[in-house]
Amino acid sequence: MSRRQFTLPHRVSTEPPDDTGCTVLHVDMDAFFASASLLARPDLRGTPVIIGGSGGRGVVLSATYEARRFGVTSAMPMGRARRLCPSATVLPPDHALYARISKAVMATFRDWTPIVEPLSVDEAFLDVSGALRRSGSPATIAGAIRDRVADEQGITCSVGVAPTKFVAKLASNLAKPDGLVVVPRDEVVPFVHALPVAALWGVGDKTEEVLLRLGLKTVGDIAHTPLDTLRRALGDASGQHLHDLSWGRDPRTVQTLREERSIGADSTFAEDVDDAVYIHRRLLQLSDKVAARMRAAELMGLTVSAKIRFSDFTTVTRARTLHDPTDTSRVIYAAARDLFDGLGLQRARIRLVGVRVSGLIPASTASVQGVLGEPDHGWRDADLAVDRASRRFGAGSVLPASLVTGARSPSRSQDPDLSLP
DNA sequence: TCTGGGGTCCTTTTGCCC
DNA sequence: TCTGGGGCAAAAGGACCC
Repeated sequence: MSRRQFTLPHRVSTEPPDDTGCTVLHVDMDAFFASASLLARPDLRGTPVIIGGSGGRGVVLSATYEARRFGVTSAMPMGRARRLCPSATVLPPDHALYARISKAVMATFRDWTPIVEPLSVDEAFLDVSGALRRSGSPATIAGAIRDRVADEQGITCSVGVAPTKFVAKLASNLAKPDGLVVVPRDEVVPFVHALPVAALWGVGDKTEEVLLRLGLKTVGDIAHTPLDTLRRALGDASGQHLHDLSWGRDPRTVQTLREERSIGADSTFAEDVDDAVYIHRRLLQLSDKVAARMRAAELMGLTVSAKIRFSDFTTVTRARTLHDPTDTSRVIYAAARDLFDGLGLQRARIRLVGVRVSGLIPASTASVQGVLGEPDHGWRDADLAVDRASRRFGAGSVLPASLVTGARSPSRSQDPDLSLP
């Protein structure tokens, strides 16, 4: 689901490429959400299909290659996508299905190597250096993985094979759709130097603009720019990082364990809102969601942040660090609401609010000490009871009174935006 | 064209202490 | 007492990724 696709001016290889030392594989499912959704709708195969919210403010999550031919890309506003491709069928996303397939695919990868680093639902890095004797060369393994994913899941993937993560990722992008690209060790530098700067991981619209202003169009141009110039233009870390990548240097290894740094949720209103009561209710919903996910992950967190995006898309965040780590809905909500109220907004038009908790630690190591006069335990016990009920009767079966539709503001009870799952 | 929701990481600003 | 500045941590903002 890479956002940007790029192509090389020409491919050099005529012989089968030498994959010696190319032990990093990057596997990327082709148009993953769209391909997965088509498993249930085989009648739509070969036609333009867009996965995205049908509401007024959605964006494209994924699109079949037939739709992409019309110029539809992921993250594009749905309105524009429909205009570009009026014949497309629009399907709502089925995240449960995607998660199931993702889990199965990752399990398949682990049949070849235990060193698998999932990057998202639809892509992963694999280190196959320990699998060579048993399973053959990296390119052979890549081919076998592609065959098995297609056989077992009915969807295709593309694989990049290279000595480093960064080059493997570039290669899988180049392989799309349904392909395999090996970048031999000796070809890494000429390969990256030919790419446009925007192909680099970490170069988005803003950075590309800065680089183009400096007259840097290709990765080769970056490579031949003094490090100091890059650091001044992009900051120390980014400048150094891009310079390293431009020479094919990428010391990052494939990591099987990545600790979560934060858990959050945000939500965009169907229409901009200025009613504080309404916004409080949404903050409560989001706090509930975040807290439930924290408890499911057996994590507690110390810092609560609230995010507010205004109608003009400017965004502010406010954060507060608590005295004790928490995974309690009420505690998170109280902090988020205080942070929001602290902005002192008067009738500002708001399009999105969000709640996030960071400073995560395992719940087992957190010492939950109730503050005098604060019956924190009671709320936590209530949350745990809600979790049990949700597991038995489904999410949303038990709710805070103020979230029961119509309980607080009858005039809004028809608002689909406030109805709960 | 009018921009979702899940995140990570980096830089700058701010506030505090010495 | 006032001021400056170093060092640090937290907060805030923003770019980026899928």
